[in-house]
Amino acid sequence: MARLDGTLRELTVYRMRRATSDVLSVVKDALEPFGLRRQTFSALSVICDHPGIRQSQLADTLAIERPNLVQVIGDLENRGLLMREQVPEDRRMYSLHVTNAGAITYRQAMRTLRKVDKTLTAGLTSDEVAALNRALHLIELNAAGETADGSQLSRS
Amino acid sequence: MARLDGTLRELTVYRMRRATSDVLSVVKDALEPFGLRRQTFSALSVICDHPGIRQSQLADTLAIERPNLVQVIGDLENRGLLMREQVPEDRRMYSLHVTNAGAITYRQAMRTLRKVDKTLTAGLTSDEVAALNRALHLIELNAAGETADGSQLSRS
DNA sequence: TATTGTTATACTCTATAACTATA
DNA sequence: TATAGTTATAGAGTATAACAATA
Repeated sequence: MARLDGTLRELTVYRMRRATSDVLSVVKDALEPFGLRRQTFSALSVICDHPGIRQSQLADTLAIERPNLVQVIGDLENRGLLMREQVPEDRRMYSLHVTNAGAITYRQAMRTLRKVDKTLTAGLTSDEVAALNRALHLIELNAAGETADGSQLSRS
Repeated sequence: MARLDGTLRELTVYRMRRATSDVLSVVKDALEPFGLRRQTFSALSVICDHPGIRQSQLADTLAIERPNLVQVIGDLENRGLLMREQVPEDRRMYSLHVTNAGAITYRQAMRTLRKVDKTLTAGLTSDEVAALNRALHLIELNAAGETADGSQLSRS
C-alpha cells in the first residue's frame, strides 16, 4: 500500500521531524545503559572538551534554558561524573569539571554513539553523510535566523 | 570563538536534533495564524488526501499513539474543519472527512509551509534537497529498524 | 542595576494501562 | 476474545517569571 502521508513527505520539515523522532528514540536506548540521557550526555561532552566552563556558557552552547540545565548538572553531580567549583573571582559562578569516572563514562558513551551514527547512516557514502551534515547545518542557521527576528511568516 | 560543541557536531544525530528543534519552532510559528499545531496540520493533510480514513489508520500513518490522536481530532472537529461519521458496517469506527472550511484552511497552511520549506532549505540546490530527503528517509528506515527489534546497541 | 544560578510552574509532546462499545 | 475509540495519567522536554547571592 502506498504511503498515506505522501503529500506531507514533500516537505523536508516533515521528513526531518519523522526521521529525528525515530533517531532520538534509538539514541535514548543507546545511552540508557550508561545512565545518561541525551542532555546529560551532551553536557558531559562539552564539559570534557572545555574543563572549567560555566553553566551559562554550557546552556548557550547546547541551546538549553538555564533553569533546565540545573537538573542536568545536578544529575551528573549526583552520579559522581561531574564536579562544581565556585569561581573565586566571581562567586556567582561555578566552573564545571568532569571526574575520572565522568571521563570514562563519556568515552564509552561517545564510542557507542559513533557506532549508532554509523548504523543510522548505513547506506550512505561518507560524501553523502558530509553533504547531509552540511545541509542540516545550513537549515539550522536558516531556521535560527527565522526565529530570531519578528518573522513575517507568523503574521498571516 | 569556535563552537564549544564541536565534538558533538561530529555526530549526525546531534545535528539532526539541533536543526529539527529550530525547524519545528519555525513551523509552529508559521501554523499559528491558522490556529493549527503541527499535529492538527498533519492530520488535516492526510484526511484531505484520504477522505473516509479511520482514526487508527491515521494514527499509524502519522506515528501517533491512538490516545494522543483523540485531542487532535477533537480540536479539528471543534474548529469545524473536520467531520466524523460512524461507519454503518462497523459501529466502532468513525470515518473522517474534512469540511469545506477544513479544505480551505489546509490549502492555505500547506502553501505557507511550502514557503517555509523553501526558506529553510535556501542555499541548497534542488538536487541537494532531493539528496537530503533521500538521506532522511534512509535514516528513518534505519532508525525504525533499530527500535523495532531488541537492538544490541542498548547492551553496552 | 545587571548577572549567575536557582525555584516554581506550566505547557507541549509522548507513552501506557484500562475502560466502553462494539464485533 | 479481539478491536476502535476513549479516558486518565505520567513522564519527558521545554519555556517564563521571580528570587537570592553577588557583582
